[in-house]
Amino acid sequence: MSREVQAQAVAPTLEDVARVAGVSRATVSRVINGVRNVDPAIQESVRQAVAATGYTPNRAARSLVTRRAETIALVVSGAGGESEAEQRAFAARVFADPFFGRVVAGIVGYLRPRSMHPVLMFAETSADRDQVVAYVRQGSADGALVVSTHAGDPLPAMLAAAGLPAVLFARPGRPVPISYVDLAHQDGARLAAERLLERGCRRVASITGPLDVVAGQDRLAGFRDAMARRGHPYVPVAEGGFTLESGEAAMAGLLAEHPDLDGVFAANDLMAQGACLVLREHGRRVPDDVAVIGFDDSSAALASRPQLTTVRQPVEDMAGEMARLLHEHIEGRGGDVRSVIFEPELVVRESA
Amino acid sequence: MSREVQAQAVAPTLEDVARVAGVSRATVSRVINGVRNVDPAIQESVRQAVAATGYTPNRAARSLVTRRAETIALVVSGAGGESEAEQRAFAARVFADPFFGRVVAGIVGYLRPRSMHPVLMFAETSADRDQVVAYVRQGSADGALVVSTHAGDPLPAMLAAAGLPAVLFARPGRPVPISYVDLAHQDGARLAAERLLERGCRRVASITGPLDVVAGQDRLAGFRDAMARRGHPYVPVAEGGFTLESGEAAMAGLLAEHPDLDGVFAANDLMAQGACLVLREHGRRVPDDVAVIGFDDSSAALASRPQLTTVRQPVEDMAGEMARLLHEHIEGRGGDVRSVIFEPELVVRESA
DNA sequence: TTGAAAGCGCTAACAT
DNA sequence: ATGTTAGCGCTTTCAA
Repeated sequence: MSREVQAQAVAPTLEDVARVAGVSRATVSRVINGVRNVDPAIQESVRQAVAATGYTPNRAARSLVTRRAETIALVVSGAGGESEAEQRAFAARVFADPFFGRVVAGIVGYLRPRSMHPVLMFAETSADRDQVVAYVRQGSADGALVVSTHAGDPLPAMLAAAGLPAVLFARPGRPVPISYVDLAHQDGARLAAERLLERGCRRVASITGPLDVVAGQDRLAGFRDAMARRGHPYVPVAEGGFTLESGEAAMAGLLAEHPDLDGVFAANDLMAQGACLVLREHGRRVPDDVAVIGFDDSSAALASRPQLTTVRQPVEDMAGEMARLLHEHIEGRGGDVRSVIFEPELVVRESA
Repeated sequence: MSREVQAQAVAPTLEDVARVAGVSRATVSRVINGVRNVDPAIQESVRQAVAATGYTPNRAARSLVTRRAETIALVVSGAGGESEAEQRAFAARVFADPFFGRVVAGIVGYLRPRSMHPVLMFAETSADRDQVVAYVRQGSADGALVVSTHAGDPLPAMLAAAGLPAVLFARPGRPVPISYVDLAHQDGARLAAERLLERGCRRVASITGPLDVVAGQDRLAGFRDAMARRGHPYVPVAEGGFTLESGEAAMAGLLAEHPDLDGVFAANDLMAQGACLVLREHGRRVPDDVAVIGFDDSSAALASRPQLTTVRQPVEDMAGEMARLLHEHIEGRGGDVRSVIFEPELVVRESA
């Protein structure tokens, strides 16, 4: 007797609900998991028993048998400062980038209605990467969504080698048999080139992203190619780091060497914003003296003055697609490695 | 025979390691969990067996018996647009706010070395809130860290009522027996008021945060109080929404009604940045004609031109402290409800 | 110091 | 349509 009372003191289990409803554990389980073939009347009494007991299924127990965590790892994979301060700074920087917010929004948008949950992970060091792999290997997550911040990142290959479900944002730096979602960066860069030339710009430069990032390379290559095809074989370039400050520095450098430039293509909005700041400090009007085009269409495009004309990347949709692909892999459908490439779009505002 | 071969085909278990090492499951478990009282020689052979098999502990199985998920819910609790589009927009906005990036960085900084993991959750609707509560009730997370974006949020009370470990960022709108970490907002506002007056500003206005957010209320109250004590009983006010756009609108309104103002205190950096933008458009020099002070010391403070003088909130430290408090609650130490209040600091840059 | 054995709460055959 | 039962992989008494 007293044993039963004690048992009740903790969280109710299926057993408790079954007892209250006067049925077996299995039946309760069926009702809860929406399996058909259950008498409506019994369903109802089970529901009442659930309410009466305040029952909540124990996820660990369920996971143990279903071998599903209903959880995915959302990993941001960086270049690897070892110190704790550096790591903290990395996390802060990543999240401060408006681009990443859109990624999260897109992923959560897909996951939430399916009651799957994202666990946030940062992977910078080799130990971190092992931890990520271990995390999904041990079933804490059913798969991984990875946003890599540089081309040499070994994590994608590790995941692929371990045969774990994973999808990347952006094509991996080296060929790896792993699914990914990406943007047609070259097309985006071409859009920017065309716009600049149509406006009449003739001395055009580019502020690139970090050249150890695939997207940075692709945008530059696409831009150069588009310019060359249109009779502009030479495009002065300054490398930036996708941050506002680096955009300022790059712009300042470009201006020093080419004071007469009249158009700039920056590989993201943050750098374009920095470029506008510097141009203004140097007495150049944007877009009248120098036209500026950014990339991403992030919140920085609106925060900048003038507001940025930019190449829109449908980040939320891309992120949602990542989640969908991963889900397919987890479910076992969608077998093979796949890639989905999105098309960019030029958003014309004030800066060009 | 063939049965054993098949069993090996899936992920190795403790049993497998034990067989290879020639010991019992219990011993392997002890080695893995670092329980003392294990013969060093056996420890070594177990380690080798672990390496040989590529064993990784199954988290669900472990959780089931330890009743720990080693996971915490990081929930961003909003005001509740029902549509999916609104929710997506909410997620994007939250993450686009550089403030939130710092929160995440601080939390991850504490969690990671302890191999605990944050699951990201958004709670806007009543169903979402129930889901959050259910999530930690069912042991999927050991507790919740909640960042509320408005004073009327019912989630804190729900968590407290359910007796679940939880810590808030910022004091709850209504008294709730729940631990929280906060900033001495009034002191911060006072710092801003003093700075403005020291500079010689005499016609000072404030762009407030949303007044249904506690921090918004506190910063305004603190600012008014500090001004009043120094002989300035009247402070014109425009309410903003903590976004750049709202800061612009508020500034424009203030300027229309008080064209002669010479100082502005904005309740966060994003709005201060917006204010600077509008002031410049209206031909006012910052800080010469109008001094501007922001709040937070987020990345927006550096992105703004001129760079913002602002009230620094040690967000990373605060977030780390949240995680620490939650950890204490989960461990059962630290029994009672507690609060930790951090002191702000004035960071002088160019805008005031 | 080590092993045997009893569950943790749940799902999924299988039997009825 | 419902109940019985056998685990999922792990930790943790309890004995030895």
